[in-house]
Amino acid sequence: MTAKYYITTAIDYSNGEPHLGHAYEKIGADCVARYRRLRGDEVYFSIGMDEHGQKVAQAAEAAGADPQAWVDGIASQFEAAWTELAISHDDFIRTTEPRHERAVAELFRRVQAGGYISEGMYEGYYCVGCEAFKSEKDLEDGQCPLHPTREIKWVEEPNYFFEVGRFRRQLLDLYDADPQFVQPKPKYNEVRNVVEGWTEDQKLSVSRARVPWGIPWPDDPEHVVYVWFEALINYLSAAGFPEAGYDATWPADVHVIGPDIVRFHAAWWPAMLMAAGVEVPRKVWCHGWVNTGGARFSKSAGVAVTLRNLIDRHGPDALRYFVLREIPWHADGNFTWDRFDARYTADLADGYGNLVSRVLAMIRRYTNGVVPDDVGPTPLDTAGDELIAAYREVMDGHLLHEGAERTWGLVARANGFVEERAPWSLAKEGKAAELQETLAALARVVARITLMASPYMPGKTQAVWQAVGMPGEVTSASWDLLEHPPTGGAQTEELPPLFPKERKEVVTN
RNA sequence: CGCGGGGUGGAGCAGUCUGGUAGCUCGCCGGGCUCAUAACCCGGAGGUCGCGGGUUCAAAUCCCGCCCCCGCUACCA
Repeated sequence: MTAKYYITTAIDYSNGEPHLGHAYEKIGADCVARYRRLRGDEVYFSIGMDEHGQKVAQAAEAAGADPQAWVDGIASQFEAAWTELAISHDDFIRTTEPRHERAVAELFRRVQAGGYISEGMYEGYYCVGCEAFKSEKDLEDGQCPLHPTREIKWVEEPNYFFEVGRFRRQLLDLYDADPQFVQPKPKYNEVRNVVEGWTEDQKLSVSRARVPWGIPWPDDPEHVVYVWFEALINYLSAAGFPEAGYDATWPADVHVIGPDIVRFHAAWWPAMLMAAGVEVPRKVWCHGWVNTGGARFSKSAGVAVTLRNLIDRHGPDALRYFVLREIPWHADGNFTWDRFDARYTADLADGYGNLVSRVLAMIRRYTNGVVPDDVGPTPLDTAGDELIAAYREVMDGHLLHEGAERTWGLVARANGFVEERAPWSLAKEGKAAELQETLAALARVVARITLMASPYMPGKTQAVWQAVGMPGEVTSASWDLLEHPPTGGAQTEELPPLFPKERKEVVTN
């Protein structure tokens, strides 16, 4: 019996190019998705683009492009980046697609039928230069910072409202019933406090009259659906809503998002679904921010922190590994080129890469490249069992950095085992049985580490998987193979250094 | 001003809830090994745990006060 697992990331706003922040969220979610597949779940992984709204229209105009042409271009840039980073999404939903507009229309019909939409007046400061409403916070000395010479007007416009406050009680019940509904804990507290502070007649403005680039309001062509209200529905669109059978995928098991949009996902969104009589998602996970430290850090190596430079530095797998290992998935972390290089050298080249290299070399030298039949278990297998159990526990809790820590703990244990057994001495002394036991155990541990690392580095681990003579794709391997790697009798292959290190400057002239 | 996070050997962090020899990774120093990508293994040096009080037999850990840094305020995910 396989369990389904529907995981989403926030859809990215189409007003600029993909950068490290976008990539971090995809890489983390991808690691979770790949781990769930390893556990045997039927995973559905959805990402996409948020393509409507005023800022997109403005970005398109500034580029002299038609909005649709503009978002098409941005979407292909993002897709290219995700392909390069080996993001294993099943769906790439765009809010300009007809299937999304259908889902929005239907969800709306249901919310409206429930009597949760009302008309009212929206009022606020309006900057003629930006053609947008501004909150008091946005203004400096009563002026728009972007258009200090333009007029700020107090504008009232008729809008449609969603009566979100009517779900206050239900939302609080949801939070109380599952304290893990929002993770990590500080974000749960934040959301709960916000909703606690609502009144029963709390309303959200969910239409806009001045924005041309959006989904038309069903009964009122003068309005478009407010971009936030519409964008959230992408998770349902990607699941096939409202077509029959969408509930084979829905509800989402986890929405992966940034901390800035937690209240949209953990308060508005469940309320919208409650209003429409659709099941709410099971969990909202907030990752932290990758702090690049602005100019201070980015200049340290004289290289700008762009996605292009990050990938080119050591390859896509190394970038994935770095952010997953170095930046806790539930808290903020720092990126610096120095740390990136240090991790690459220590963990990847000298750690995993070197271990694979020495194990393959010994099997090649002492047993003609064939892994001896299984004997054992050795203490290394026992250590592996323990670390795998620990790995599973932290990975089930989405602590990806700790999963990497456990995996590399096994790398260290394997290196220690090599020293203890000293296969080169066993070979010299003609202790064939002990040598075979040792090499068999080392082949097993390499296979295990490779499986554990596969959610982090799908590309490099595939190369190792093949080199140790395992059939098929590492990414479709089952959990059972991790517990009992069938390496006995496998024919290994030579493998060039997985993570080459640049030579120190050779002395010239 | 306010809210939130944080100040632990050179760097990055864990430990603080459930007081009791201060731990990990990197770097540094010394030794070992030769299967391996000048990699690997072992040992060592290095910290008055931001400051000042208090509670306690005992505090990085609990209480009070203070100082400093970061985010909320920049295309920010």
